Amino acid sequence: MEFKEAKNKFVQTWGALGSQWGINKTMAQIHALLMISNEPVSMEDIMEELQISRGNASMNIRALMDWGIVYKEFKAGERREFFTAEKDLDELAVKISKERSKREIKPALKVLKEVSSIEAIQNEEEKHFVEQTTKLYDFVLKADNVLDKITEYKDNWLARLVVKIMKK
Amino acid sequence: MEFKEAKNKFVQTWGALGSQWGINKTMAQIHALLMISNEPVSMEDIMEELQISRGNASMNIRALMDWGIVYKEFKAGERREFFTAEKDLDELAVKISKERSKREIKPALKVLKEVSSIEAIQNEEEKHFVEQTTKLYDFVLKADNVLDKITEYKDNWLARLVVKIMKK
DNA sequence: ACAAACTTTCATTTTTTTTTGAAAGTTTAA
DNA sequence: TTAAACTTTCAAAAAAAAATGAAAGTTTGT
Repeated sequence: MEFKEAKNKFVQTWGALGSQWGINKTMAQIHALLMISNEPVSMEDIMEELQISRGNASMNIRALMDWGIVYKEFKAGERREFFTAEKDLDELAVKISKERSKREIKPALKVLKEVSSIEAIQNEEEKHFVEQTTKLYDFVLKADNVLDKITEYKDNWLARLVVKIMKK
Repeated sequence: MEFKEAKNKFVQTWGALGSQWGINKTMAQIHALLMISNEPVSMEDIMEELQISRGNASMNIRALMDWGIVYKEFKAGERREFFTAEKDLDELAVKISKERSKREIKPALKVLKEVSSIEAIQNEEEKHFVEQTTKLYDFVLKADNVLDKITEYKDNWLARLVVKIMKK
């Protein structure tokens, strides 16, 4: 396999993986492209490489910056903007975790707390509902906290976790 | 809030959360419905409750069974089939992790290995590509293994993990 | 202040994903 | 073996999500 082919395969695969995890394909592809680029990339280049429109590029780059995993760069003497991706994988994972927690898990927890707090001593059905949603709330909260704790190590958290898990 | 409202809110929220993580809304809603039901539910009831067609119900129930998180139940003297969800949350999380690993992570790892193995001593661009995809491969592999190890405890793995993480 | 060089926005179009429902298939009981 | 009571399949329709591109907005140099 030659470079161009490998590059394309990587970008396509990353895009597909994104889709499967609820991230739009183009957004994931732009991220892939920036991840493997050794120097900042302009919007023109991204459009060209992925064959997408200016608007699409602009919106998805913006989304990636909102996630905190892509940065704008300015080149001396250049008018246009260039972009780079967070390349440290520990940091990348931490940022994605934190964002998904904030955007999706926390709001879900709020709802779980609400619905598990209804007064329901009436019948088995309602009792079971309260019991189950309470368990779910506890579980999700615990998982969210663990993730938070794990990624708090920042530097090299995955490697440290491996060590921790492995020793009994 | 009364029961019916809470139930509806839970199902809707679970459906939305599913969408955000790449699981189709109806599939997540059916799962939610079964999770909070204290007894097996028939396809009729699911259709009625979620206002969906027979085909839709059938296909998504099938998908949930393929994931191993919903079971068919037979009631004595009843012709039709009933369904229940895996209600143990540790077990549920383990199954979802394993499936996603099998369906999505493992294939992605295969591609990462392939593309990171190209001969590329030519220029900086290619060197960086190999370096970055290699790191990514290592990272994803490690993460996948850790997840595997964690969920291997089966019983109460989350609680155990909390303990492990907290001390030191 | 102007205009060139660029980026963002958003109504419309396109693509993708999901849903429908009727026909085909299956199972069970008589 | 037949038919009633179900479930599954899948082509077509509908809905949802993403992409386009032209107009509006912004920034910078003169």
